[in-house]
Amino acid sequence: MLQVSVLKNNPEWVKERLSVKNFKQLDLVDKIIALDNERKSIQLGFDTAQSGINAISKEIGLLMTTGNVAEATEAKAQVAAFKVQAAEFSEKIVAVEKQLHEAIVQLPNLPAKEVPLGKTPEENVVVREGGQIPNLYEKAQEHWFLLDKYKLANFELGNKITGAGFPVYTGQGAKLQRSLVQYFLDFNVKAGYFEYLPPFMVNEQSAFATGQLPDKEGQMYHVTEDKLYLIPTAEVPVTNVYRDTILKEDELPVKMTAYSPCFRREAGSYGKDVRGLNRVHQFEKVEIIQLVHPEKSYQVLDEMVAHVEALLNSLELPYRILRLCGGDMGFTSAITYDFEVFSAAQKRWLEVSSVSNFENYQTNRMKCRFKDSNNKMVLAHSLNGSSLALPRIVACLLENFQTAEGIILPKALQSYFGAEGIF
RNA sequence: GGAGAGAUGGCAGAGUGGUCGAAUGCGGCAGUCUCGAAAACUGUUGACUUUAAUAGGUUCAAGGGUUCGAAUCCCUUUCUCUCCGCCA
Repeated sequence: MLQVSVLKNNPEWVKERLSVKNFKQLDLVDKIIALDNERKSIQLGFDTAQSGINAISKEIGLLMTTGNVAEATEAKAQVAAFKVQAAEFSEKIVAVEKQLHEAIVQLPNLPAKEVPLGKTPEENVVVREGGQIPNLYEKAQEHWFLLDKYKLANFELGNKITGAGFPVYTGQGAKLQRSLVQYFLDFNVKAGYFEYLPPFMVNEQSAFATGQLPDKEGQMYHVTEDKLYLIPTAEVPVTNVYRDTILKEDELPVKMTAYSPCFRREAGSYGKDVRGLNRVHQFEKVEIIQLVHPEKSYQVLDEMVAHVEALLNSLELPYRILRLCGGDMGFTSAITYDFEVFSAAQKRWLEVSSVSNFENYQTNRMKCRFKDSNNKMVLAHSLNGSSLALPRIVACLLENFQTAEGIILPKALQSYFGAEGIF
């Protein structure tokens, strides 16, 4: 959530930034400023009336203790007038604040100055590439054939038990999931991230704090009976660890990591793009999250990008890093880097991680603050990234490392998997 | 699911209708002492909000009510704890 003060200080600049994100309702900015001014003047009226009530009530207290009942009764009459005023004002305040909240929640985060212009994924900018695209042997197959060939996952079974997009991992396929999760978590913990295993459902407040509500309501599974949402990412429960929290400056940065299954409704298309593990409703992911001093968030963003990059390098996968253009970025993000790995049999890039700086957009909703050296309350900055989402990593591992003899896993994974590969 | 108890500042914990934004202790910060630190002593110390400042307003789980006045009385909700039931 943007701060009203930011809009007030420089409305034209805010509008210019919002346009970069391809946001159309620029008149909302002026509407919000007007609503806030209205809110303030009503509040002043209320405060004045309330101040009158308080002052007279205090006098009445004194009169009563000195036994001056006649004057006290007279004073009581004075309060009545103030009370009518105060009630009117407070009714108006509730209405205006509601409007203000509904309006400001519609504004996405402002993109950072480094964010490239553009509206579609084609306009994202490739920042870096790494790794080697392998030359596959002539009988190489797409991963959905390999999953079947080695009995690693069963889509029909998932379809029977639950529905489309809920694969059942089996045998070595299940073990590969487990080894990857373990490997990723160890890698993150070694880099100083503190591990959590969070709840996989969250309440409305948590979903609002990280920005899933009200913007992405339709993308989450909703347990209506208990008003809970299945998490679309561990970002939601783990970032909320620090909701309504006042940190000490020296507690920053807070570095957290968590494994969780992720549930996404993703009203989707059909065909090759979503075949196999390319897009599913439930998948495993390990997430990294940081809460940092505002002055350091961009430095930390680079560190997190480098961290994910190191992880991909250790898996010996070919990858590229994209800086997302304004139109392709998420609602809550100020800048986002996407990581894609090359799926050598499908011959296409698949997104496996997304690393973002949210600046204080989430922390403003969450009220996650710290006291700075001048003893002033300051909103922290929040960042997160996947390290990593499993399905597409699995797809690439299977496709890129396939040989006539079997799938020879990268060295880093072998000890976790307990074998050289899948045969 | 049934019965009972409770929710107060960073923490512990007083406070049952008026000078309570809240005693006291711990913690934090500053000072005295010291080469420095510890101890001791002294002072200071919640959040949100309006204001240039002075000065206001809100906030004792949340929402509503009674009252001139509510942390304190009443109602509703949420959460926590104890006991019973059920259960991996």
